Amino acid sequence: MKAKNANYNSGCPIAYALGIFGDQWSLLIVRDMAVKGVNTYSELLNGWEGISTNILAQRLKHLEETGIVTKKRDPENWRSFVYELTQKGRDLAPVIAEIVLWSGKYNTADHAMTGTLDKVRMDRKQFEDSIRKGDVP
Amino acid sequence: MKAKNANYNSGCPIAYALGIFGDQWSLLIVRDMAVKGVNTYSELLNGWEGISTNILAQRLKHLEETGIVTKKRDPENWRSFVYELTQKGRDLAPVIAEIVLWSGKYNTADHAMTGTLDKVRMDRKQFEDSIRKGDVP
DNA sequence: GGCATTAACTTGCGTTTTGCAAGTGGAAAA
DNA sequence: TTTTCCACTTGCAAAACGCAAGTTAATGCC
Repeated sequence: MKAKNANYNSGCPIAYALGIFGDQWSLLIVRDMAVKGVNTYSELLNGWEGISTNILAQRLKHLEETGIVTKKRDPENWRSFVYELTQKGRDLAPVIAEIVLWSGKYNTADHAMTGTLDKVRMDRKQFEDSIRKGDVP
Repeated sequence: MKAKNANYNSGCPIAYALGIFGDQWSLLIVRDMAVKGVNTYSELLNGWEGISTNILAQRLKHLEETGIVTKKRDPENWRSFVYELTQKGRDLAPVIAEIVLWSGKYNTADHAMTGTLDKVRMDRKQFEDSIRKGDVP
């Protein structure tokens, strides 16, 4: 992982992006933050079933290093940290929207998260703009 | 890897997509096919420096199994195979376009492939449509 | 026909990354 | 003061990756 991807700085835009979120989890983390407004380690860990704690820690660190998220102490709960998407991270909204539309078209076994799909289909600009501005619950 | 991703069939559209191309190479393969019109194993292997032969074989197989590419014998050269994007694969064009735009905005160390970036910026619809129709050199 | 070549992989094997479980450290609630 | 909570680490086995070398089958050339 990290910038060790041979193509990370090959100048190819796709390779650059993959060096940042080209793995199984990073985009899911971004999705949870952007769409669901999740912003602490434990919420991310328990939010969906699957990711293991060491991998989450590793990914968050990488996302922080590559400028997708920031990490600060929660001013209202000094033992907790708050993760937030940067502008760079929120600007992934259109990428996420296109992926959602593509999956909506081809994943016939779709049963959950149709809410998000419908939202994107209905008013994609509003979906993207709300994430871009950080208007999450 | 394959559909063993815990979230592949969780119903989340992002997870579905990541189960198909959520790795370091798959989207680069799609890019080479969609943008550059590359369609044989050896071209893919030598096209950019980096991917190793076993990984390429594995990825192509997975992309075939998940309906992104097809594999047929080249009718004009029977020892060669031709890989082609399916409609499902070509429909990744908007995803690729958004990734290119995002990287174009944030990868300051960009030096190569600006041609593709410019093309997408200039006339994105045309970029997407030409891929969707399979109009590649 | 025989031999070198090309295309597309496969196999071995050492390194790296992942996944699961258990443990750590510090703040704070009881 | 003991327990709980939060955010991680650490250890270790299993899976995936990356490199190099080998395999198979179809040409190409003589």
